[in-house]
Order: sequence, then structure tokens, then C-alpha cells
Amino acid sequence: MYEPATTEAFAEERLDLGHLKQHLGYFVRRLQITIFKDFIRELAPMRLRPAQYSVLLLIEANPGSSQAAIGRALGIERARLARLLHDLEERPWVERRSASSDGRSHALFLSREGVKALARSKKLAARHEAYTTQLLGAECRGALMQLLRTAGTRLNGPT
Amino acid sequence: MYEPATTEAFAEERLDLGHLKQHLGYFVRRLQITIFKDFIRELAPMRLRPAQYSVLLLIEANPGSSQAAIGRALGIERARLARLLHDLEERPWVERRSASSDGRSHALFLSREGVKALARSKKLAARHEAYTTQLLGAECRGALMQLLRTAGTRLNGPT
DNA sequence: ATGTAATGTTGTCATTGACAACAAAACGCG
DNA sequence: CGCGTTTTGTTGTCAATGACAACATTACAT
Repeated sequence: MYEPATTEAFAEERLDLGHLKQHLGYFVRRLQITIFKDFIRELAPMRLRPAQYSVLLLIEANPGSSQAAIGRALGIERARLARLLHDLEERPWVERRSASSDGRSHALFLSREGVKALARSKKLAARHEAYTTQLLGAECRGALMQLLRTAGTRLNGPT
Repeated sequence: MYEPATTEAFAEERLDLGHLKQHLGYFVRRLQITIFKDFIRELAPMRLRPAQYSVLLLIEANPGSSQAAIGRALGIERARLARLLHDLEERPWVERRSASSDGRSHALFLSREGVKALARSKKLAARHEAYTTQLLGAECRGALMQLLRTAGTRLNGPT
């Protein structure tokens, strides 16, 4: 009678999201998890997590920066960044030199190995970006990038 | 000469993101963190985390569902969902009845208190949505929602 | 009937975010 | 100059989360 088994099976397959469908944060979260899982899988050979990779990129783009500056730019808390840098310094991919102008802060630089490790990591990250871009489509990815950046500035101020 | 102090101060204020600017995942992550921080702050009076709230919404929309079905729909792992539901059952906002058709699975329902708690939580969540919508602008938020949903289906399949 | 798969539970570990306390150094202001 | 305040980096601790393994119970396939 009206194929009840099939109907029930389908109902169990795909649940209704209910009011969750109206929450922007839910979809942002799901997309972030999906993207990060692929990134983490791709960067696994370097044993590099997303936060570590972002710190390396910021040191590369701003050599000599202090931990406070890096942390502010990336939204990483002081305590967490200190431990994260301790790990990167032991590899050793990052050098912490005491800043000449400020005795408290450390000037951060990439070491020789750090530069090479970052170059290899960038290749893996490019594979990740190519994969997600292939799935999303270039125009969808571009529109998303544009919207996310404007959204970020509206919510957090200029980056 | 050329106001070097001002230039240096500005350089320290706003670091260059470098290659990070090309990574979609970075902007998705930052937006997700910002949105969730506001959501968590708004829902704090209910002592309800985003994952708990999403589970309540799914049980409301799909009463009698099994834990496996809820977990699959939300991307929450079995073990984590079991502990999460144990907490919601103790409040007590959720009831776990043994399913008649399957002796292994539990049929999930909202309790009376759960319905009331969810109603109050929805009001707080609406305040959160109103706040972010005000900052983003309705058209920006709508475009984001549209893009995120298509991106989710392209990366994870139909939801 | 028996091996296989699914469901829920518990245990354990790693990562992350958050907060407090602390020492050293810089800064502001009288 | 001196002194209280702020900044910077470090360590400790806790909660939330994701992941994985092991296990008992039940359903399923053949």
C-alpha cells in the first residue's frame, strides 16, 4: 500500500533540518569542517595543522613581527600562540629573536628549514585548493570568497 | 622624515595576510568563529551549545529519530552524540525510548520541558540572527546563505 | 544457524579555546 | 626621576570538541 517501506527508508535517510535551515552559522560551520578536513588530510605529510600553516604564512609575509601582532592578526590567543610557536621552533622552522626595540617581545623569522617546509606545504595547500575549487566551481568559489571577505569586514572590522 | 613612526605603527597594526588571502578556508573559519561566538554568548542563559541546539531542532523536526539518523544528518559522531544526549536527557529535555522496530536504536523525543526550553532558546537564537543580519545586511546574508547551501551540496552531496 | 553489519555506550587521546597567574619590560604621568 | 599601569610572553588549568578503539546487544544476509 503506497510503498510504505520505501517511504520510511527515505525518511530515515534524509532528516528535515527544521529551523536549522534558517541559521547561517550552521552552513558556515559545515562548510568550514568540510574544507578543513580536506586541508588537514592534504597537509598531513607535513604534520602541519591549519593554525600552524597560517602562522608560517604570516611570518613569511611579515618577518620580524611579534607574537602579539601575529596573534592579533589571526585571532589566536597569546597563550595558545606561545605553545604553537614553541612547537614550530623545535622542528626547527621558526626562530624567535629578542626584539631590539622592545625587550619583552620576540621578533619572529622563518629558518632555512622553515622556508623549505613552507614551500612544500604550499604545494600541498595548492592541491587542496585545486580540489575544493574543482568541486565548487571557480565562479562559486570566487563569489564565496568575495562575500566572505565583505562579511568578515562587516562583522570584525577591516582586516 | 615622511612620518616613519606613523608608518611603523600602522605596519604593526595591520599585518599582511600573505598567501593566506588566497585560502577560502581561512575566511570561512573566521566567519564561523565570529558567528558562533555571538551565538554562544546569546544562548549562554540556556547553557546550550550550538551542537546541543542543533540536536534539539532536529529532534523537534523529526521526532522518534534514532541517534544514528541524527548523527548522520548533523555530522556528529556516534560516541559524541551519545554523551551529548546523555546530558540533554538529564536536564531533562530529551527522552530516549527504545524503538519498537529495532531493539538496538533509541527513538528520540523532546520532553515537555524540552519543548519549553527549545522555545526559549529559539527566541535567543532569533536575537542572534537579528544581530548578525543587522551587521551583514539582509542582502549580503541572503546571498551568503544561498552560496553556502549550494557549496555544501557540491562538497557533501545533497543535504 | 552463523558470520557480518549496525547501534549505542564507554574509554582514551589530541586539538582547540578560554581564563588566571606570573615575571619582565615598556609606558604614562605627576 | 619614581611609581602605578599596561603590554608581552610563559605556564597552568579547565571545558568543549573530534577521533578512534573496544565492547555488548541487536538486526541482517546467506
